Amino acid sequence: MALSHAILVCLTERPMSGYDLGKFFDTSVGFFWRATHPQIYREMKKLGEQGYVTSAEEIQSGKPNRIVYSITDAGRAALKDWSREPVGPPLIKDDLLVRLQAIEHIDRDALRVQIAGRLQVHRQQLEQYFHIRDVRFSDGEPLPHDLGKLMGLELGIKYEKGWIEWCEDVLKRLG
Amino acid sequence: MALSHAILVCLTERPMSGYDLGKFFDTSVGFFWRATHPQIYREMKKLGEQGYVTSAEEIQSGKPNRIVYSITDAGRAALKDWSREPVGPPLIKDDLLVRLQAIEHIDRDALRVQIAGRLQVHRQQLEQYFHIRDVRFSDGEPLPHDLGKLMGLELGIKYEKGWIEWCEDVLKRLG
DNA sequence: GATTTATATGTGCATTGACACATATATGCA
DNA sequence: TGCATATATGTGTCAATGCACATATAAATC
Repeated sequence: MALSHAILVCLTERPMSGYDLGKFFDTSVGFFWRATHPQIYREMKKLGEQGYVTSAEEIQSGKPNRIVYSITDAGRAALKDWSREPVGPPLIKDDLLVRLQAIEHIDRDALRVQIAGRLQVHRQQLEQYFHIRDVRFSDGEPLPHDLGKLMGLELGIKYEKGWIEWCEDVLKRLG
Repeated sequence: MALSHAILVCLTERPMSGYDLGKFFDTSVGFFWRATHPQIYREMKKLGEQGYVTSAEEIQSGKPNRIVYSITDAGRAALKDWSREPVGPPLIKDDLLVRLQAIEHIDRDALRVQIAGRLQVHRQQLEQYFHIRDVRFSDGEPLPHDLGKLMGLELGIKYEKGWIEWCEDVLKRLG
């Protein structure tokens, strides 16, 4: 029940095709929710059947036609209803931390490599967040409709910084 | 492919029944991976068929018999193999942050309530981590086989602290 | 005496998610 | 010339996950 809402959230920004959404997911809502393109296409079809989005085909030559979806009033109402439902606790779900629990039974060298890899991933992600912050939110107070995005970004930054510190510390301790 | 490994990780600690595992998940590996009891029972059956665990039935009167599983050498080997596989990047998957992206379209009061609720959850989780740290790791250097657990705990603590700070800040800004 | 909680293991079903495959063309790069 | 990448939409299938239901008893609480 959540991918559909993540898609509706994206469509509040602007009308988008499935392809657009797939890419939008990489740089925005996708930081906090993920989906593959078949999932997205199927979900949008459902949303259309439910009347939460309308679709319009854009004729193109060469490439397949774009099917651009727009959120409807019913869709906006569904979003609002959803926003009143309680949220679950956030779940850490992480292979690496599970492996750590059995540290005496796993490959120590592989672990070091994996943590070093993670460190890089988190540094890159932090860079990306900083970049977005600088280009979108550099000029003083954010607009009201951007406030949530800024706060999400700040959480992301805090999160990545935490991981980076942790990885660096753990690598030292693992020698 | 990961629940099976999380279970094997638990069984490196000591032999356990499905019921034990369900509870163990609540206070250890479960911080980083979650499973419901039907999932656990099904997975353990599979692990038995694959030869990664052996089972022994403990006769009980009144209650159903306990089926206690122990990890085998093949299971330990499977764990080691798994530990050499690359780990994926950790994914934040969080309703609340998705909702924030459409802050102008969601119920503001509900959001405040939800964030306040989250704040409580994170404070409680932090308390639990502190408690575990104090009772298990208060006396100086941890034993080698506990090092991974301590590091996992430290990540958890960092993570919860980050969320707590963020929730407090956001609540202020939402007024 | 009645209800809840704990012990203990499962089945059945629906949803979600992941991944490979399928199609069609334009553009940039080696 | 060939190959990868970007554009654009899908199907088919399987694994993973989650939730409701099902059963059985003892102990503790109200």
